[in-house]
Amino acid sequence: MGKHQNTVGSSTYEKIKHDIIFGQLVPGSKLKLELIKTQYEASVSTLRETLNRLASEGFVLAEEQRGFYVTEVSQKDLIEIAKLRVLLECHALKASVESGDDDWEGNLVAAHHKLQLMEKKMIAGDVSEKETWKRYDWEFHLAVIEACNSKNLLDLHSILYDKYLRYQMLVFTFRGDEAAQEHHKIFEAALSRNGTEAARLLEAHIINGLEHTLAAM
Amino acid sequence: MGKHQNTVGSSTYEKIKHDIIFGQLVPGSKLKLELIKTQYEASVSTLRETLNRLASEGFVLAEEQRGFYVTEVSQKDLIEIAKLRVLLECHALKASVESGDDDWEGNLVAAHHKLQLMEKKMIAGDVSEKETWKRYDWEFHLAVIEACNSKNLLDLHSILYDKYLRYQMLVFTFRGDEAAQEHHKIFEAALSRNGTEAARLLEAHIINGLEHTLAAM
DNA sequence: AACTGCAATATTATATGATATTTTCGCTTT
DNA sequence: AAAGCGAAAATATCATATAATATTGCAGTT
Repeated sequence: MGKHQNTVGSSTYEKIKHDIIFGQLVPGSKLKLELIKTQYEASVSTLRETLNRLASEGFVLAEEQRGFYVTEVSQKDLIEIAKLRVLLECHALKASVESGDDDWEGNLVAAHHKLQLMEKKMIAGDVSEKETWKRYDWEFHLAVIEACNSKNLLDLHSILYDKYLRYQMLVFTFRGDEAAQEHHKIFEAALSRNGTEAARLLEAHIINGLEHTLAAM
Repeated sequence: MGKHQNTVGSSTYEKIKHDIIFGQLVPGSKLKLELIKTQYEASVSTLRETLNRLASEGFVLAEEQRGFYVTEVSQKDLIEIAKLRVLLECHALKASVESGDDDWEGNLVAAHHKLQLMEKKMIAGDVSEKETWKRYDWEFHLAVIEACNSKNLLDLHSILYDKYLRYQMLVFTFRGDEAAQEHHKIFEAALSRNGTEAARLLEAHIINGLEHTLAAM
């Protein structure tokens, strides 16, 4: 019980978005309605709703009267996304660090702890839980900025994070210990309410990830 | 020849978005499918596609299994939007001023000129062309940042601009000469490639508009 | 009489398959 | 080659069926 039972629409949305982010649907490929209809077990109209949503978020390209395509990837696009993520996430971080309360701190400590555990596993060689790891990474980054007090900002950031993630998954290579240490430093700076320093570290973290990904493209 | 003939989908999208921004559809009101079906002359499926798109952009709230609502307005939301617009638009401005070429300059001069003409008319008391005026305002603000070299940034900005506009239309009051002078100063600073100064002026421009709108809410 | 809980009913949203348009692609002709 | 012409495929739109939610009315209780 508890959760709303999912509609066909929302579950196909999740599935297709997931498949785009994790590379099951390859960039640039055409999403023919009849074809994906069978794959995702939904009717054309439902699919079209989903694809329209994904198109406004930028994961799908909707070409008027000639169908839907998985959004292309490019180095330029990745750079744009990384820069925007820096701009928004650092801004949110500073606001969050300034106004975060005890709940925020508690949640952040928890998120950092879980992420750290998973990173240890990954560094030890267990790559089986790639998706769980990424969820923890997301939860950590979200926890840092969650007290920024702007729903609009958090919503934009969430989409940007997913787009960035897609590129990471595309060339999947684990930055390992390096990224783990960066997370830890960001965590410490945020917790000690040093917003400027935390933002500096976060920017470096994102840019390092960007360069790592670019190099592998 | 010429333009693509519009699909029913894209034209209802334009219409509904317009009606939300310009207040024909009142904030919080329910968008019952059967009702708006007759109003916008489209089938339920087409409408649902449209409403899903508008929901991802944030103009509509889609409540799973209980329908669609025009997004509510609030002072808090407006403040968030204005702040985000400052963050993104100032950032884009600086990048644009740094890399804008002759085409950019030409386009900016043209956009500023047209806006100025319209502002003179408005100041003289002719308020009949509210929508044209706003289009010119949009074209000017876009022209300033267009050379920022980031499609992702421009896309985000465009939605933010529309959300901000919605609030302005909600309490429609013309700031007149004041805003016109601000535009002019931004224009001059941008053209003389003084990015820092132009960004400062732009921020003040947006914040002044925000306060003007807040006061009227 | 007012309130609660439940069942029947009406309303509304969701999902589908069928139909109408439009585009695409191969074939013919110039 | 380029342009013109179908046939086939794909998209856009619609009307309708199904499933969920909201509403109403009624009984039982306070």
